[in-house]
Amino acid sequence: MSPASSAATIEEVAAAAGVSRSTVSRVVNGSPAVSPAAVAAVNDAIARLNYVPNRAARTLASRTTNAIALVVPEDPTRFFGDPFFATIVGGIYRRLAETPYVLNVFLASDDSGEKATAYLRGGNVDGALIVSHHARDGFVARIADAVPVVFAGRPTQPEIAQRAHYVDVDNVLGGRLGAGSLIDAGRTRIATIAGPADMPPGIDRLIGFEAALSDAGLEAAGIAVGDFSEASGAAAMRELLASGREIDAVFAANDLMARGAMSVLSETGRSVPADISVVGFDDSVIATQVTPRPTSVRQPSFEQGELMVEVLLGLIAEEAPERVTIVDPELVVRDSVAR
Amino acid sequence: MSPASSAATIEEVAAAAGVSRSTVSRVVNGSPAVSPAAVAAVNDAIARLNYVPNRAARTLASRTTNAIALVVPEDPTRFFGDPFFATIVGGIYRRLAETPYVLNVFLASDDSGEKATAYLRGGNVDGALIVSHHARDGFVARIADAVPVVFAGRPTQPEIAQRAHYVDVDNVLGGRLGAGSLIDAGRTRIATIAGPADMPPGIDRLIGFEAALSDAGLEAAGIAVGDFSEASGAAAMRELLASGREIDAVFAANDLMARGAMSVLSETGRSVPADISVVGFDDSVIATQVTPRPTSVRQPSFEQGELMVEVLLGLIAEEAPERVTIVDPELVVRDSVAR
DNA sequence: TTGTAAGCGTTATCAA
DNA sequence: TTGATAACGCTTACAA
Repeated sequence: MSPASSAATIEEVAAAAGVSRSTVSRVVNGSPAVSPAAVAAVNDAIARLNYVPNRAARTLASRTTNAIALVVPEDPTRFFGDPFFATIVGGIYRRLAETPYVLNVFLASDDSGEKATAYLRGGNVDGALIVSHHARDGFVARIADAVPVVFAGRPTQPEIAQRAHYVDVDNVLGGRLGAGSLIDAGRTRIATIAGPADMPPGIDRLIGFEAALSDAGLEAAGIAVGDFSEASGAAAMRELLASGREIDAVFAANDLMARGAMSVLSETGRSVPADISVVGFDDSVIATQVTPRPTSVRQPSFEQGELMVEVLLGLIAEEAPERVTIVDPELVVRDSVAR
Repeated sequence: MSPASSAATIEEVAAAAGVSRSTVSRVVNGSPAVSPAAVAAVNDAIARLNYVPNRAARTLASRTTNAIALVVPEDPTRFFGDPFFATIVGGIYRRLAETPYVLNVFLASDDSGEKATAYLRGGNVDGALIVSHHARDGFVARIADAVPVVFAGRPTQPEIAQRAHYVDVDNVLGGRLGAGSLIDAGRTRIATIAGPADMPPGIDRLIGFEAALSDAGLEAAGIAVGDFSEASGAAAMRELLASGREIDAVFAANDLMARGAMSVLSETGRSVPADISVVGFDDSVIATQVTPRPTSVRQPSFEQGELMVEVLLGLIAEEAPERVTIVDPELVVRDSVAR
C-alpha cells in the first residue's frame, strides 16, 4: 500500500500471527499438517501485511527456482517476425499457466549466449526450453549440462540429437503431404523451395517431398534452396523460373517462402493456381493473408509447445519422460492447388 | 564439464585459490583492492572449477537482482502478431545487452497478472517495463508500488499517467502528419479509421488528424473506429463506404487496419491511390508487404524501447530521470497517397 | 501439530 | 590488501 512498503518477511508474518516461522512456511506451501486455527491466523496476517515470499531466499533454501528458461538463439526481428514462434510460445505459456513456474525468455543471438549461459548455469532456472530454427549454436551444449533441457525439433548436431529430449514434428511426413497434395491435383512438373540443408526441417521436408514424388514415378522439376525468409523464397522462385524447366507446381518448405514465391509469380504474370500450384508449410496466419490463400502443411506448433513443457516438467521431476516426442503435421487445403 | 557437475561454490573456489571467501567475492565483483597475485589465483581457480556465482544467494545478500521484467498484458498471439512489439522489444534488448541485466518476459493476459504480480512483488526484479496497447489493466498499479516501472506510452488511467515514468510517441503530431500528407496531396474528402477511444494512441492520433483537417478548413469525411486489428480495419472501411459519403482518402491509425482497409478497397474494385489514398501508422514491415506500399507514419519504436531501458536504469540507480520522454514520429512516403 | 535450529551461497561490515 | 563474521529470507530435518 504505502509507496515504498518494503515487502514483509516471513518473520514478521509469524510474529503477527503468533506462530513460528516454520508454521508460516507450512501454510504458504500448503502443508496439510497445520491446524485450521493456525492456517487462519497466518492467512490473515499474510493479507494484512501484504506478504509475498522472497523468491531468492526460497530458491536458495529449497534449491529449486520455479522458473524455466525459454532460450531462442535468434534476433528479436526474426523471433517476432515468424508466426511459428508465436504459436509454439503460445502453447508453452498455456501449459505453464497451469503451474507455478514462470518463464524467462532469452533472445540469445547477440551476445552469443554468454549472458544466457551464465544465467542458466547460475542456478536460476530449473530447466530450459530451446526453440530455434538453427540450433547449431554451440552454447546450447553448455546449457544442457547445467539444467534439464528440451528442444523444439531435433537438434542439428547428431551427437546432441542422440541424447537430447525433444519434441519434433514429423517433417518427412510433412514433405510427403505437401508434395502429395500437388500430385493428387494432377501436377507433374513439381519443383520445391527447400529450407537450408543444414537444418533438420529443411532436410526432412525435402526428403519427404522427394519420396512422395518418387513413389508417384515423378522427378523434381527443380530444387532451389531458401533460408525460410520471404526474400529467399522470392529469390528461389526466380531461380526456378530462370532455369527454363517447365513448372506447374511448387512446394515451399514454409509459408514465408511460399509468399515470396507467390509475389514473384504474380509479378511475372503467372496465375496461382491456374498456371502454377503452390503449397506452403506452417499454416501460419500468413496463409490467410495472401490471395489466393495457399494450401499449407499445418504443424501443430501450439501442441508442440505444450508438450515441450510437459516433457521438461517430467525431466525436472525426474520421471524419465520419453526422450523423443513426435507430433504429426496435417494438410490444410485452400485455394492455391486445384486447377 | 562432467555431466552433473553441480556448480562450484565460492567456498570451493576460495579453498582452491588459497584465499578467503571475501577475496573471491572481491575478484568476481571487480573490486580494485585485491593484489594481482590473488586475482590471478582466484581467476585460475574459477576457470578450473567452472565457477558461476549463484544468483539467488547474490540477490539475497545484495538486495539487487540484475533482472528486469518486461510485462506485456496481451496474449501471445497478439504479442507476436504485432510488429510494434517486435520493434520495441528489439530496442529493449539492444540497450539491455550492454548491461548485466537479464530480461524476464511476462505475457500476463491469461492469469490477470496474478503470477506476474507475485513474481515482481517477490523481489525478483529490480524494475519493470510495461508495454501494451491497453494499459488499463489494474494490476500494473500493484506492480508500480513494488518496483520502479517505465511504461511504453502514456498510461490510460490519468491518475497513473500523472505520476508514472513513460516514453511516448507524439501521437498528436503523428495524426497531423498522416492527415497532412493527404491534404498536401490535394485530397479533400478525408476519412479516418481511428483506434479505440479508450486508448491514448487512438485518442491522440484522432486529435491530430482532426486538428490538421481543421487547420486546412476541412471536415472529416467519416470517422470509423477499429481496435487496431486487421479485421477491424476492414470492417471500418466497409462502414465508411456504406455511409454513402464521398471519400477520396483514408487515414488509418495503424498499418494493420490500413491493410484491412486496402483489401476491402481492392475487393470493391477501388484503386489505391487512384480512387482513394491510404495512409497508415507504424511503418511496420506490413507497409512493405502490401501493394501498393502504403505511406505510413513511422514511430521510432526501437528508439522508444532503448529509451525505456535508459529511464528504468536511471530510476533503479535513483538518478531521478525525466518522468516523461517524448519521441517524434515521422512520415514515410510511399505509393498509396499520390494521385 | 508446532517450534528450534541449521543451513542455502552470497555480500558487506569491520578489524586486522 | 585480507579475513572473520554477521546478515539476507526462506526451507527443512529434527525434536518436542
